[in-house]
Amino acid sequence: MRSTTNKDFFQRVYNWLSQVPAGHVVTYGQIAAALGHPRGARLVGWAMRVCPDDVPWHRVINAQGALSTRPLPGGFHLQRALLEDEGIQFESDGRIDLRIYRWSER
DNA sequence: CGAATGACCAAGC
DNA sequence: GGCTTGGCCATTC
Repeated sequence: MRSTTNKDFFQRVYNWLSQVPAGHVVTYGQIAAALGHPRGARLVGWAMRVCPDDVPWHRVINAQGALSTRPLPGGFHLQRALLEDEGIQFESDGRIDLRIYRWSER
């Protein structure tokens, strides 16, 4: 437990993310703010980078309603396929309508 | 411990 | 409307 770092934040991100139902998406800032880190959007990015298999990372997008999966080869196409499979529709620009799919924290 | 990095965000031009 | 800069906070070297 927190030998040298408190990964508790990461666990909290995964836990909060697991509450997001399919067909909905959340932004990094949304998660960070919900966990008490209104300016820790980047930290959420770290949490996704370590993304365990138990985490629906494909439901996490940026505030622009677009996907961000850069480090993953072809991850962009993968995430889009997963989201479409959940019933999410993409705009012509390849972005998602946050007005509709953005999940409200609790 | 200091510096660099990072799946970001908001503001400025 | 799109590109650039600064800031935030934790992790890693």
